[in-house]
Amino acid sequence: MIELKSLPADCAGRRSESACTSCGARAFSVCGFLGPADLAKLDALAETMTFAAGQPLAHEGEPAEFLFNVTSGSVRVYKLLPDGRRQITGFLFAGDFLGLAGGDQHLFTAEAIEASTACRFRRAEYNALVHASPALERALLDRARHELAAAQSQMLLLGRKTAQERLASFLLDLPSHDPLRPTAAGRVRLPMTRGEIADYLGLTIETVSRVLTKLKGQGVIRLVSLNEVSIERPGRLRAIAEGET
Amino acid sequence: MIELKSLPADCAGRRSESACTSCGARAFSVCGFLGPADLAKLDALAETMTFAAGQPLAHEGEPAEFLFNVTSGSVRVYKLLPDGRRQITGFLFAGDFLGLAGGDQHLFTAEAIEASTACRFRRAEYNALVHASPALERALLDRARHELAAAQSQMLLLGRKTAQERLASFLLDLPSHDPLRPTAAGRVRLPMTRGEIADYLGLTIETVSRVLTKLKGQGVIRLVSLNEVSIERPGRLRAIAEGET
DNA sequence: CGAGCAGTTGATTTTTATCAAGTAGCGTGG
DNA sequence: CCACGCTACTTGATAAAAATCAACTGCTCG
Repeated sequence: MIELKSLPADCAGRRSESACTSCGARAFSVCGFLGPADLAKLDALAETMTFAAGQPLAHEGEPAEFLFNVTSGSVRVYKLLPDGRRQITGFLFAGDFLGLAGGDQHLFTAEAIEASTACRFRRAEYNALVHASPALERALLDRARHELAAAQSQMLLLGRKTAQERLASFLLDLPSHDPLRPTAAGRVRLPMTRGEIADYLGLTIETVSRVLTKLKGQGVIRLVSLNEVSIERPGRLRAIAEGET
Repeated sequence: MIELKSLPADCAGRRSESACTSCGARAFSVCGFLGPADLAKLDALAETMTFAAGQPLAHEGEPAEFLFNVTSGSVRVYKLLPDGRRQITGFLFAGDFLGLAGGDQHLFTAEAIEASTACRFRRAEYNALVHASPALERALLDRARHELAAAQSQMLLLGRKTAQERLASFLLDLPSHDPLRPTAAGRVRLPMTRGEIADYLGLTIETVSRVLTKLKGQGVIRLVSLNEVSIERPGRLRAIAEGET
């Protein structure tokens, strides 16, 4: 079996998206359908890096010299307004790719939330390989499609959902993005702070806190710890997320 | 010169993005760098269609049998919540492609805003051609990147900008998407209603109307007609859009 | 043990939504 | 050609949601 530093260890060599339950589907939307030759070439370009909490992977406005494939931990991706208002456009976890949206310059800042590892590629080299490999190009396009669909759902959330609906949607969506750390069923790990959740959902820290308290009061969720939520009534939470309240 | 029904008439056969000032750049992010053979194959699959105002091109949840390339007019793309709240995720104009984000099912509804024409492809056929043509696949990926970047900017708008900042951003961005109808410099055509602008910016009709009135009162814009705005102080409008107020 | 930070909770303000009442533009039909 | 009625838009008054300001709690780490 090929040992690939560009993928989480226990994913290397696997081919089928559905076969990989331990490391999440999204690594495979890039790499899952590639032959060994492509995988090896991709891996030859890869450089494993570790990031401490808070360390930047990319900075908005800087030339996009590198692209990354996150292999463990979590990353926040955000844009800023001149006065400091921040919108987090996404959280990245193991298997997620950083840099799809950009051209020559990064259009966002990306920083590790916790201790994380990522696989770094020189953009020029990576693009050259991608353009030489139809399978890889196709895989990237699939990933881009998926991110675009997610972005559109997030627009619906930001433009039209109430604070409570936003939190419910967030708690339901998050597990599907954080595949390498399976918690017990119905448990959601929150590696990010309340402030980061707020900046992702277009709310304030206080509103996030209040809504979580309210959902707890309704018995819909339980706060196992500051950074872990248990979903007690999934059906109810789904109903709330879709505005059926 | 090849006559292509999949592109606005006066674009057919042109190759360089920068060379096409009359029909807009985005048609070329799909077709601009293809050779005549690819263009001809693409066109062989294309079927020109006309849509009256309000007619649907795609419906959320339905199987995605067709993809479209808009060749004239304008189209609204939106998602709904069960109670009817609507978020317009984008407006499409000549040259824009519809269906990038979807998989087997459409994840949005798309309807003509005004009398429009579009070029229809069977998704299966289109995908087969795309996968057989690296140049086309690459072009689609570039387009997807671009849309993803736009989506992230829209998230910043929806999550963190005030009503006034949203309108300013909207008025500044719109012209770059509506290429086939160049109005005089500093003029912005608004083919959509106030309600559609509101649903795109995450506001209400009344707020859109009030903010436009306020910007008019400050001498930043002038309402040439209900559906056309003149930007009187572009620098000021840009400052407002970025929150420097 | 204490300082600092993240989070919670409460009081108040602000922004925008909602409700309500006009007004203007436009197409239709007399 | 004008009157009518429809629809889109504007404007005003009020209400609601979330932001802001402020105080306090509790955990973590020197």
